[in-house]
This record gives sequence, structure tokens and C-alpha cells, in this order.
Amino acid sequence: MDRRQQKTRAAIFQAFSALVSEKNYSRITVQEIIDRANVGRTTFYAHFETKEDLLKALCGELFGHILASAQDITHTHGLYSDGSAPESIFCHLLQHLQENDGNILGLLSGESSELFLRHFKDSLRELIRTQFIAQSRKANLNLPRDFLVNHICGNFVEMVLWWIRGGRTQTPAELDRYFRAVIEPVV
Amino acid sequence: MDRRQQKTRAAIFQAFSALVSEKNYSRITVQEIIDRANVGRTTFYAHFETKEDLLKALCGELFGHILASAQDITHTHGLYSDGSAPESIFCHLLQHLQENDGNILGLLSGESSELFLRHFKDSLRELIRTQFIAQSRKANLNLPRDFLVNHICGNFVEMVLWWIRGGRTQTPAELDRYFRAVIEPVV
DNA sequence: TGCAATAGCGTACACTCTGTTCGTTTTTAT
DNA sequence: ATAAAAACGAACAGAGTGTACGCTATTGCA
Repeated sequence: MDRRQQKTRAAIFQAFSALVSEKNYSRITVQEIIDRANVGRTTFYAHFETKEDLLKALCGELFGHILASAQDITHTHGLYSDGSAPESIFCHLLQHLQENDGNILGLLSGESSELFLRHFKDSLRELIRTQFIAQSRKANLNLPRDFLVNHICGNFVEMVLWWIRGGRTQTPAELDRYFRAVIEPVV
Repeated sequence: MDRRQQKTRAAIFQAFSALVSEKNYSRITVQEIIDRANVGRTTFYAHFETKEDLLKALCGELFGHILASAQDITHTHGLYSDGSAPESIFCHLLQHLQENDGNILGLLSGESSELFLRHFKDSLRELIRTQFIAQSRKANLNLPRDFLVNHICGNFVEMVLWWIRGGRTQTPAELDRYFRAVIEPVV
């Protein structure tokens, strides 16, 4: 990919990302984005069809990274090669979030967090479906499998949102404990 | 309130509600709303400042009803006057939803369900905070109270969404069982 | 019933935002 | 060095927003 394209794309992503953490998505105009990104109008539309297209592309980029790294974790550590328990997927995700790559925390604390959450949930659901559900103790409660997947996914995302909105006063490890407490109560 | 105002308000609500179940909120124009509601442009703006204001008003109306009726339930049946367990708040809410007053199901199955869910959650959180949490078995797991409130609220809303998106093939009683299974596992 | 108050109507308008066109300049890869 | 590709900026049509204004129809009340 042409170096100019990379720069332009990155500049637009960054400008858009900053704007979304500042004000509601619906009130952000293309004009504001290109002003802040310092690119021409024509250039913007050469990269993205609409503002919504930009949103989608940004989500793909952000959540693609995070989820891919979570996939890696399960593949790398899933075999208990050293005898210890593998790091929880969720703990890993939380730590990744805390690093705030690409201003994810900003996006999720802004007014338009729902827009990002939808994408986040969709990606996460897929991960849980394939990687996690087999381990869950609730799998034997005679509940539909897709209900459980949705339940766990929803719980995680709600927790993350609660965490961010509360100023992130808990460590990922603490949060992971909360999460396990509600998801996997010891029977 | 003037009879004309009532009719206008109702017509706008109905038109808007129908549109939201058909297409994305962001792509609905005031023009479409007033065409379908068959009212003049000026009239619309005499009732609502913006489209967003309309959304807010509609949410207030819808969730106000549902939540108020849930409050009643807890006050009426909360005392175990006949010795039997009171009807679950959640079961009651589910039944109420199933009646589809004001096309709530349409709104929650449309593309813009997130917008309504935000309001729904906010109202529900308040209800749970005051009415339900004391009964929860998880209250003694050493978790922050507001975390638990958020958790229960989020679970319920996610379940409702899952239910609607799956074509509502479960009865409220079944759903209530699912919900209790994940929220209140017998220890 | 009659009447003042009020709600609604329709047209028109200024304004903002969108998405595209086109000719020109700059940067890139080779 | 050069041809291809990308970015630029100005300008534009089209759509949507929110307001103003003069007129008509309905309502609540005396």
C-alpha cells in the first residue's frame, strides 16, 4: 500500500477516533474529520464511502487486533505445557484493553459507545463460541448453547463498560475475579 | 391537554415507531415522519425540538409504563401476604413485553435497538437497585453492589434481545427459568 | 351557541451537510 | 527520469434541518 495512503488512512482514523471520544457520533461531520486529519474532502471519499463506512473500518481494525491476539493466547497456552493453568482469555482481553491501543478506551467511554460495542460483541461472540464455552461450568445447566454464548459475551462487555465508566479503578486481575464469580460460581 | 395535541403526538409516535422498526434511526428524516404521521412540518417542531427529542420522549413513555407496572407488582405482592412466592419482577416484565404495547418489540428488533436499550437499561437499573438486589444470592460473594446491579440489569436486557432476535420461540416462563439459572444458581 | 384561544397547515426561506466532478500539483514506486 | 497514483481545492447539485409567517380549523369554556 502506498505510503501516502497509509498516512492518510491513519490520520483519518486518529482524527475520527479523537472526535468520537469528544462528542456524539451523530453530530460529527465529515468536514470536522477532514479538518482535524488535515486531508482534502476528495481524499476522504477516496478512502471511505461514508462516515459509517469509516466507523466500520475502524472497528474492524481495532477489534481485529484484540481478538486475534486472544486467539493466539488460546492456541499458545491452551495445552498446559508447563502444567500451570493458562491465562484466562478474559484477563488477557482486559489487559489488552488497558493498554488503550488505538484509543479504544476513549471510544468506549464516549457518548457513542453503543456503536462500538455492537461490533465488539459480534467479534467476541465468535471467539467465545469457538474457544470458551466448553470450559464453562454452566454448560450442564440444560440451557441452550447459543443462549450461554450470548450470556457470557454480554456479561463481559457489560462489565468492561461498567469498569470504564467507573474510572477503571480495578485492576484486570480484580475484574477477572468479579467475572469468574458471576460466570462460574463454584458449585 | 388539547385533543388535537394528543392526536398529533400519538400520530407522530406511531409513525416514528413504525419507521424505526423498518430502517435505521440515523436514516429516518423528519420529512418521512411527518409524511407518515400526516402532520405539517411546523406542527412537528411545535411538539419536539429535534428527532432526538422525539426518541427520548417515546422512550420515556414506553419504559415509564412498563417500569411503573413493575413497581406496582413489587409493592402489591412483595409482602408474601398469602404465603406464596411473589411473581418474579422479571417474569412480569417479560409478559409485559410480549404484549408488545407501543410496538416495543418492533423497536427492539430494529437496527437501532441500541438506542432504546440504553434508555431501557437506565430505567431498569434504577428498579433493580431499589427492588431486587437484596434478594439476590450473589449479594454475599464480596462483589461491589453497583457491579451486581449492573450485572443483573445487563443480563436481563441481553436475554431479552437474544429472545427477540431468535424469533421469541420461548415463553416468558421458560425465559424466566434461564434467567434464574444464570443469575441465581443454587449454591 | 358564540367566541377567543390555540393548534395545525402550507409555503417559503436560509442554512448546513453530503457526495461528486474536474483540473492541477505532489509524491511514489520502479 | 518518468509514468502512475494520490492528494488537493474549489465548486456544485441535492437533500435535510429548523424557522417565519399568514391563514384556516378545532377546541374549551362562558
